[in-house]
Amino acid sequence: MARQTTPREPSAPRRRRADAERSVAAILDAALEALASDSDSSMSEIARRAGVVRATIYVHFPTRESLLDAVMERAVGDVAEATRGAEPERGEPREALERVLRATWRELGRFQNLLAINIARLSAAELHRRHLPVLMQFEPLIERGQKAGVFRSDLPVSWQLAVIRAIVHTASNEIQADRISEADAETAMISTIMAAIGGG
Amino acid sequence: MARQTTPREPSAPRRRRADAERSVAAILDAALEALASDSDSSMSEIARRAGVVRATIYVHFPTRESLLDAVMERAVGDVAEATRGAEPERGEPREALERVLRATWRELGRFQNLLAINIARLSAAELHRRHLPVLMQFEPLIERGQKAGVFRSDLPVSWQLAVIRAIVHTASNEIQADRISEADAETAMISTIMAAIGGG
DNA sequence: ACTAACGCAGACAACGATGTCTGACTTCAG
DNA sequence: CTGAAGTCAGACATCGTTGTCTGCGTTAGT
Repeated sequence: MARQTTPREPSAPRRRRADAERSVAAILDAALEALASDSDSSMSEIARRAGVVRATIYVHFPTRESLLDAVMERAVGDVAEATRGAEPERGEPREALERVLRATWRELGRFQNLLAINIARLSAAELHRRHLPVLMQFEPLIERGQKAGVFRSDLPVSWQLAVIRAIVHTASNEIQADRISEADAETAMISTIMAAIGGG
Repeated sequence: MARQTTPREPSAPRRRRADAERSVAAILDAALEALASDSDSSMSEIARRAGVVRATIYVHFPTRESLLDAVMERAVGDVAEATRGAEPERGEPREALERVLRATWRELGRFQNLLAINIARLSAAELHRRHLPVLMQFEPLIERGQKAGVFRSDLPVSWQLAVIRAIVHTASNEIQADRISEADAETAMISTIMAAIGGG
């Protein structure tokens, strides 16, 4: 989050003006917002929201694809950071999982619809690769819990991670569809994941 | 599956030639196949696969949207039929759920990527509405299990259904991403759903 | 203050997609 | 057999979108 104001690489002749940095940020924010409301917003729409002319986007992002990639990467980065901030390595596994899930979940709320775009845009394998920064945070925690005998060990860790991802997204989805309140969704999500991952 | 050859409604003046029926079937099959390999295949591509000229599609489906709707409806219909065929109302709840899940799962395999298209195309609420024919089959089963005390009752049925849907799709997804074998996926799916829905 | 970086405005070409239409040909149904 | 339904072949207009370019202002760094 702390962007450095002075370039740390004097070898690189590139110097980016504060001006440009602001534009990039505005564009990313606008893209996130626009794509949340319409899965395939045009570059015009994004530019409009960013308060910027369309051509300006192309100065920073050569193609539409590259913009979407950047949006995705920032979103995943933010979530991963939130996850890491909850210290998955600390405390008893079940308690730790719950704590980390809550933190992840809350940050994820900002990026509701983003998933839909990328499901359509990327292959299942590629989508998984992008999610790695988040999932990697959970992996050691799951293994730790398995060794401690509080999480079931009869299923591969990769599967457990997929289940976690699925249920977290389901909670987000059920809220969007207005079938459950935010508070209840969090409870249901935690409780369901615990039942699925923790041996019971 | 058994399409009737003679129209059952003599009041309706519409008479469809066997010819046309074949075309429609070919188009639907082609669309399913095309969309499975590329989430946004064009009408040209679908027509090519169906061995039909593009304009012919528009004879039967006024817009691209309506074609996608028809494809979705047929897919859901087929899955719902498979689910119903497994007789959700018969036998002990846990055993019944497992049986029905396996049947649903197998039919679902035919429509792997179809989900991705509709996630992008439809709202969460609309998507849910389309899935109803399948989910409705599970509802009484879940309730029956809750009353019998073998499924947990501390979470709303709608949530349980969402979880089932999510985990089934996760299994399908993990196979596509080559992180699990088909056989293992089925086992993992059943076992995880049982843990999540059944009190343990 | 000077200069390079940046943004704006607006136009442009190219592309692919959807949806429509016409006329001739083929196939089905009674 | 005959007429109607259906398909084919191909053209057509239209539309929205992406990506590029130019000329002219504006802003930021030193």
